[in-house]
Amino acid sequence: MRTAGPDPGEQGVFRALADPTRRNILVHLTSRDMTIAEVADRFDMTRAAVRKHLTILEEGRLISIRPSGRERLTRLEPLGLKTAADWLDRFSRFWDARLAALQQAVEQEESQKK
Amino acid sequence: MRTAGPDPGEQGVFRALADPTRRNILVHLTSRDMTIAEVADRFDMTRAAVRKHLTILEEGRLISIRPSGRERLTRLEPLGLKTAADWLDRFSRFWDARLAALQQAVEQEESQKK
DNA sequence: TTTAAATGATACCATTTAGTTTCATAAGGA
DNA sequence: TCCTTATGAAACTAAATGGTATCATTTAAA
Repeated sequence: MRTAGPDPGEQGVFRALADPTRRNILVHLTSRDMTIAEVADRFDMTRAAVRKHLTILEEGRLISIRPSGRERLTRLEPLGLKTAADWLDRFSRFWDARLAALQQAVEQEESQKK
Repeated sequence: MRTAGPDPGEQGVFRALADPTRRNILVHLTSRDMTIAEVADRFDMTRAAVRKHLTILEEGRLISIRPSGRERLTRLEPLGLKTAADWLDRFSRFWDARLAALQQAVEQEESQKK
C-alpha cells in the first residue's frame, strides 16, 4: 500500500518550479529555515497565498514543513531539487555537443571579421 | 530597441517545463528535428494543441521553429535548457552539503544496526 | 490546373491557478 | 485567565491553461 502524500515524481517538482514566487521562496530558504509567517513577511501577498505556495513546494518535495509548537518550520529539501536537476542532466550530453558546435561557429565568424 | 520575441528569462523556461506533454516533446526532439505534423503524430491530441505547446517551448527558448517550404522544422535548443540548469545549479552547493550530511546519518544508522 | 497536405488563425469551453476575504482553532505569554 | 499570535480551512473570483472544432491560406504534387 502506498501511503498518501506528496507527488514523488517529476511533475510535482516542475509544477512547483513553474511559479516565480515559489522559486523565490526557495532562494529565501537557502539562508535559513523559516516559519510560515517569516516566509510570508518577505512577500507582498497574504499569508494564505504564501501558505498555498508552500503546500505546492512541499508536494513537489522541494521543502519540508514540520510543526514546532504553534509554528511550522519550513526547510529546503535538497533531494527534491535534485530530481529536477537530474531530469535536465539527461539532456546535458546533447547540449554539450551542440554548444561546442555553436562555439566553433562563433569563432569562425570572429576570425572572418578580421 | 529590443526586438519582440520569446521571453529570454527564467520564467519562460520554467513555464515551458511545467507541462508533461512539453517535457515529452523535448525528449522526442533529442533523436532528431521534426516537422510540426511529425511531433503531433506522436501524441494523442490535435495538431492545434501540439502547436500551442510548441509555441510555449519556443517562447521558453527550448526549441526553435524554422520554415522549410510548406513545413516547419522544430529543433531542440540547448541554450534554453541551460538557463534552467544554471538556475538549479545555484542550489548545488547547498544540496551537496545536505546530501553529505544525510549520507553520514545513514551510515551512522547502518553501523548501529550491526 | 486541380487537388491534397501542412500550417495558421480564431472562437469557444472546462478546469486549474493564484490570489483574496472571512472565520475558526490552537498555543504562548502577560 | 485573557489576549495575542500562528496557523488552518472554506468560499469566492479573475485570469491562465490545455484542449477542441472550424475555416482560411500556402505550397507541393498529380
